[in-house]
Amino acid sequence: MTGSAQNIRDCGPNRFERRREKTRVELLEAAERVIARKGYHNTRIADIASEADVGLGTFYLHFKTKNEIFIELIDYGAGDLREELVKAKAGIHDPAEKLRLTINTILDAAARAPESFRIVFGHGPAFLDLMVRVHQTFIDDLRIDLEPAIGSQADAVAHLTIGMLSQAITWLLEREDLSLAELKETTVNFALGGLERAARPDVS
Amino acid sequence: MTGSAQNIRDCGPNRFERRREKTRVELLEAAERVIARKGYHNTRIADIASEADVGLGTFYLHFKTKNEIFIELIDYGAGDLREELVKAKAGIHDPAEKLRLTINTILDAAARAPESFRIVFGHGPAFLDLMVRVHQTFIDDLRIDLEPAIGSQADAVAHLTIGMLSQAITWLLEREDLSLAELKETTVNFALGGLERAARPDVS
Amino acid sequence: MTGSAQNIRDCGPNRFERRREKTRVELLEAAERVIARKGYHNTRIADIASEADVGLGTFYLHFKTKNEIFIELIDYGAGDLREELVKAKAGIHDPAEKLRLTINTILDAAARAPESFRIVFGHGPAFLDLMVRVHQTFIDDLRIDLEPAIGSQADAVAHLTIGMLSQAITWLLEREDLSLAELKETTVNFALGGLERAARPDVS
Amino acid sequence: MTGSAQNIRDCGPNRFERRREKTRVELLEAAERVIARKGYHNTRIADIASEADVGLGTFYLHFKTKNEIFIELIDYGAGDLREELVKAKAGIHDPAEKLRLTINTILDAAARAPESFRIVFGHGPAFLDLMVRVHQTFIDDLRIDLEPAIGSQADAVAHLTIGMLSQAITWLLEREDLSLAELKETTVNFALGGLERAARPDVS
DNA sequence: GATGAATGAGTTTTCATTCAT
DNA sequence: CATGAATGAAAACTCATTCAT
Repeated sequence: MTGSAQNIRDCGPNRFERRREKTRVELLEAAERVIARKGYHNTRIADIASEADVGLGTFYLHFKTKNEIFIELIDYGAGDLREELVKAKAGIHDPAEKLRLTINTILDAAARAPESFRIVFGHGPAFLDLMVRVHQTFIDDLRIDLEPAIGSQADAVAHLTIGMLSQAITWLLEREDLSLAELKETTVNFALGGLERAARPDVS
Repeated sequence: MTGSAQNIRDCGPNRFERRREKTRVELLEAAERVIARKGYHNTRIADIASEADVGLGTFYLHFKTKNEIFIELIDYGAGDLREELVKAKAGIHDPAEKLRLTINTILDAAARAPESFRIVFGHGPAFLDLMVRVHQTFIDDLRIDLEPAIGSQADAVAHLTIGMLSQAITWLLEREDLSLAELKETTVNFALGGLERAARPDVS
Repeated sequence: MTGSAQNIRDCGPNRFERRREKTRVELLEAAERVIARKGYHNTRIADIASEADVGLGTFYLHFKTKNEIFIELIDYGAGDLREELVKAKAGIHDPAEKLRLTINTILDAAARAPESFRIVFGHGPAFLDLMVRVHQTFIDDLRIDLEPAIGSQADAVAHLTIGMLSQAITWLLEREDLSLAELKETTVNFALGGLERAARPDVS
Repeated sequence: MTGSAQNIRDCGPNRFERRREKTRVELLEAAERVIARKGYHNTRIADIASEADVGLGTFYLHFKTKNEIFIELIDYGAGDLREELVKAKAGIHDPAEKLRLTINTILDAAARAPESFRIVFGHGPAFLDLMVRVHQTFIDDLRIDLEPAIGSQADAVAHLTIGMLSQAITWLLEREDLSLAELKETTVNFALGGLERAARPDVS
């Protein structure tokens, strides 16, 4: 009897937890798809629930508000990307190389998971406080990478580079015929050129 | 007597029109202020009317929807800026110089009329079809400027540059302590560096 | 001087009065056309003013409310028709003949001035209190005509006849190819048949 | 166990549907009462929701506009009445008898469910396209009934009869002291008299 | 836990009426 | 007198959130 109870205790909650987690993930994925398609403000919670194929009330068992699932979505996506960036830059010390890796990694990720990126970069930074903060994270990381090379100009160059990337992603997502390889090359080149000039304070 | 008749002919028929136009402009200016302050989606039509100090119904006398006044706002602002750019570049043939002028002119304008720019560049290109089209206009103009220097890469570089500028403006608008002169210099430098590299197809 | 003043007193006010009356009539005619076309509730005062080719404010110089012009319209039209009926029936004593004249006169008038009739008879009696009263007037007149012949049944027959007529008018107005002469004949016949039966209380 | 599963199969899936349908019917009944009482144009959607004792938003869960519930109301009511007429006339071939049955059935129904009838017949045919169509249905049915007896005059007589009936209903609904039996008798008599005359083309 | 019907505060929208010119 | 821009009360409509089952 104890054993059986044990079993219930061991499996039951896990089974429910697993099911719960599954629904939660389905909601997140559904939200990503719908928001990417219709934009945040035009997405109704009913749309998300319906896309996830769950009842409307179920949404509220997992997220308190529309904003909450959105934040989760962004945080989750941005966190993943950031981790990937950290890994890619591990052991690298050359700022130019770090810049190149940042651009390549982000553009690769955008091509791989366009829907996430349409949300994070598709609205521009001024959309929501959260977005500003997320963008700021990437800008800060890049600034730190660039400071050894260009000092006080690192902040500006980081801002400009992220803006450039944001536009590159938007372009990539809306033009399916665009060559990812070429876009990466041009973007990296452009940024490296900018970086070079920033490092030569003599040119006006 | 002829003069008096003249006056009547000149002013009489326009009395209502002038009043109407005045209110219309007040509404547009009010909308600009409120949308810049609260963002498009958080702006109620009542807010605009109230900011313009007119009755709620008056709004609908001039614009059918919030979207309509917004479109007018963007079109008007973007048109002005574009004209200014055309003037600034008149007689210039060097692509690099045109690029420099584009950046300087836009950043100057942003510093001069932050509210308009917060609207045109503050939401990112994916916000509304119109925004995409407006951004596209500037990108196209720039592409044409750059084609003589870098050929097929002009499109990409134009996209990247406008993205960069968009970010620069956002940054400028949110950080009052930022030096406009320095931002302009860094941005121009960055872009010129990118342009140089794009012109040298040998570097990877 | 007195003479001149006299002249002004005589002509001036008359000229204005005449002009005023003209505008008033234009508004009434415009209202008739528009209400006949769009129905009372779907007619905006702006529509009436615009159809009369006067300013919106001008409407209110002549009528206090939308209801007022409507009442005027109905009263005026119904009064005219009633007068015509009285004249037509002058000197006639036979109830059947009076019934025949009532039907013929009303259908003739409807064919002559369809727009007025679309308003008076085109909405059914329950539309507005006023309409009920107007219909009641015609019913009462007819009841008095019929009482000598059928006594207590006169009220019911008057109601039924007016209902019949109302439908005949609606039909006439919506089917341009309908022969007025035939409709009149059928309607008169139908009513006279009804009247005959009402006069023979033996039939079940 | 099978039974229980059966129950689940029977009730489970329908629980929401049944609740939904119940509210929908409550709204329809409430709309009937309120529109009959205040007329279509003076009825606010809030009135209907309040009469049905549900929230305002609930209305929109079931009907898109006020017009939509109104159309449903008319269609439903008219359909019922028409079915009743078809049943009543089953097996009858004499046109006069069919006419008598039509009148009696409709007047009985009006006395039984005054609210529905105030809506279907209380606004007159010109109110809405739908009303015209509904009236036309009854006219067409009657015309087919009468054609064997009076041929080409059937259309006109059908129109006149329905107009007569419409007025009889209006009268019945507004005068509570009216004897239904007497009204029916008079109306039938009137119509039969008309029919007789129509069948004798010799009388002018 | 899951469900979707119900809710109602918050917005948009209409239009009869006023009023400065 | 004539005008039409302005007004705002009143009505329509949306949708995030709750809750009984």
